[in-house]
Amino acid sequence: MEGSIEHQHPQSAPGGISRCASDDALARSLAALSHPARIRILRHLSNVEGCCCKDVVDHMPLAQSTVSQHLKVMLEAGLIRMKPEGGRSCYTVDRAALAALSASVSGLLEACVAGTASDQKS
Amino acid sequence: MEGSIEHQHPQSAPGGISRCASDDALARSLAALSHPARIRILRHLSNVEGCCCKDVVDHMPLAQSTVSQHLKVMLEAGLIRMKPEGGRSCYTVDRAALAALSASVSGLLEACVAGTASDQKS
DNA sequence: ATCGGTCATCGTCGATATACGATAACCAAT
DNA sequence: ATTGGTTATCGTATATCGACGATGACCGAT
Repeated sequence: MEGSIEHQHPQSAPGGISRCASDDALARSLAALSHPARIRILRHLSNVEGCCCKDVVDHMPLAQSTVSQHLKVMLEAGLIRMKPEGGRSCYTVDRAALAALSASVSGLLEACVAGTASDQKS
Repeated sequence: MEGSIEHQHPQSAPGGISRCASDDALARSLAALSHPARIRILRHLSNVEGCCCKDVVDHMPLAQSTVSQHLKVMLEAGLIRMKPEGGRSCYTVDRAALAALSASVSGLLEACVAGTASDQKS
């Protein structure tokens, strides 16, 4: 019943650009981005150049625990980074990861637009 | 803490919050794309320049009903189009929509990379 | 009219997502 | 040590997702 789509080890590439090579990885990154609250949080983080959880909470109509969860989702997806700072946590966007994701998404979509989307399975 | 917070308002508020509409739309499009099976289906559709549901099923380890549901998700998100064709349904990628989505995602992510992601008021 | 092929939908089931409040931990300052 | 502020996590409740099989509808060919 399971099995579903093949799932190869991402095997982190050395260069770093092809971080979102497989469909699974790309889907995961997109899932981390496909929530309006997380999009807003990402925007806010990029604006203020790093801030703590409460800062985000003060800018959103969500509970602290909810914001913390959204941050965790993006953190685990590698979209943002976290650095403990005294009693707080300083969150910053991972610009390299965002740039790589942007390239991956554009690559996929533009290839589909052009009709040159090869079935690069695995 | 804020007292009562409206968590879900189906937009349409005259002077209400309009900044959520864009994020919501983008999040919805991304959600339609954030599944490995749908990414693969989209690639296949773009390769063959339109095909029927069974064609997709034959290229994926999923049941026909499952593929049909994935197609429906992307259809309702506006990523693909459908045209009845005899006893089948001819699915094609909506290249304009994909190009627009690509631009939107790149716009968001590049703005975050550059730190110029304003909290879009308009 | 019947058959074969195709498709969308229904019902179901388990897993996941999303939201919240409550709680404990942690640090800085008193 | 106690207080106050911040954060992560737990537990819970609800909603949605993702998959499947079964079913009925639809069309073309027999």
